[in-house]
Amino acid sequence: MATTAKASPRDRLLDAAAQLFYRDGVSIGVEALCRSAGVSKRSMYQLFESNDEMLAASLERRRAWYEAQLTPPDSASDTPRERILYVFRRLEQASAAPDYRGCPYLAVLVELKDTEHPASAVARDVKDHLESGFRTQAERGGARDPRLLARQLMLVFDGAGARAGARIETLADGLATGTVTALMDAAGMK
Amino acid sequence: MATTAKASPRDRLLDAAAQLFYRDGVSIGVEALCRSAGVSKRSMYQLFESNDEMLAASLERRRAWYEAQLTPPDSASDTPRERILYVFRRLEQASAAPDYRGCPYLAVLVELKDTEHPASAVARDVKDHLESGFRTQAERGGARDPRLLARQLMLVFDGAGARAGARIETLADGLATGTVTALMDAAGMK
DNA sequence: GAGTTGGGAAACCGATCGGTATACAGGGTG
DNA sequence: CACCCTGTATACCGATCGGTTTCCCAACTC
Repeated sequence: MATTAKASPRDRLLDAAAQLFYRDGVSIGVEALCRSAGVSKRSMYQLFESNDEMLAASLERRRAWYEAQLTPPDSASDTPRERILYVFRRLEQASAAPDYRGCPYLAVLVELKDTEHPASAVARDVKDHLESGFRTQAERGGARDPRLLARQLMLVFDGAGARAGARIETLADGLATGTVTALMDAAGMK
Repeated sequence: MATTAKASPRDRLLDAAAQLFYRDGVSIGVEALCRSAGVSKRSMYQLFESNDEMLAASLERRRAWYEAQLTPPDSASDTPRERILYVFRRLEQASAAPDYRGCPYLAVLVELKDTEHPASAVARDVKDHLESGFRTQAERGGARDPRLLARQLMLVFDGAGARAGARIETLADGLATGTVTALMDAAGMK
């Protein structure tokens, strides 16, 4: 009946990986990972080339979900400004969860200081995609310099995520949305 | 003659720690650390209680230098706005160095996801101190909500540092200073 | 010269790292 | 039935982890 018990080893591995890497960092270890996923190391090493590739795959797998999380359900009615604010409202909501640890993609980039790591490439991709989404809305909204505004929004997004994740800031009072509102105003966005 | 060869084991250890933790992350290991410092593990463990305390001590040691780095040489002439911009100009300059890896204190908070870790407390302290410096200047500059502006500046500071350190952003064109200028303007700061 | 001390070299502890190899149990297909 | 294919369990590899301990030498004090 329930499909829950029938997840493939691959899926169980990727799900456990995403969870453990996020909660405990990238240095979790193959041993703990496989134990948590209920998969033997042998199976893992014939599904993935290495631990590094596993990490990259688990990030890639979460990507669609992560981006959907930040994308407003498209009602043609909402303005570019609204669509941008939606992203930051979601960030503020997510950061309220007790197990929030910041953006997993930024965290991976910080922890793996190696820019050549396969997982770093995935993380950069996700970041670039978000930024280009901001730029698109900035253009639609008539910002004076859409690319500049998009980069500013990314500073706020990553700064807010990191600080909330590290528990040195709380976004509960609308700090992020307030800040980006000021920046969009300053950029002449309607 | 040269005092360079006479650094105490403690100092050699702390300096090597600061360097290696910054370059390679907090998972460096006691072995590599002592080798790099030219100090035996025995000496290290009678100077510090544990590896964790060592990390905290090395962060604490760098603290004065780090904060001085961001503090303008006080000429009574410069405005609060100038003093804030000075911080972000220094950030932009520092981020241009090829071995720049972002703010070491934020990195530690991200890597050690444990908020109870002794090093996390040091890092939080440094961040709080910077924020309160911003607030002081915001008050002096007549910002409508000094505390809010200070928090916004911290978002930009940490976002810019993290993104530049991860090599997904370049601050060379004045992105950070431009952004905080817009925020200070919006806050009604003179 | 005798005694004390600081600190480096290195062995050692059990645990874990990433990764490999061997052995075996279950399910389909002939 | 035999056959193969997945996947688990497990032992194993050399290396490293944080941390402790032993040994010994060089510099200092008396």
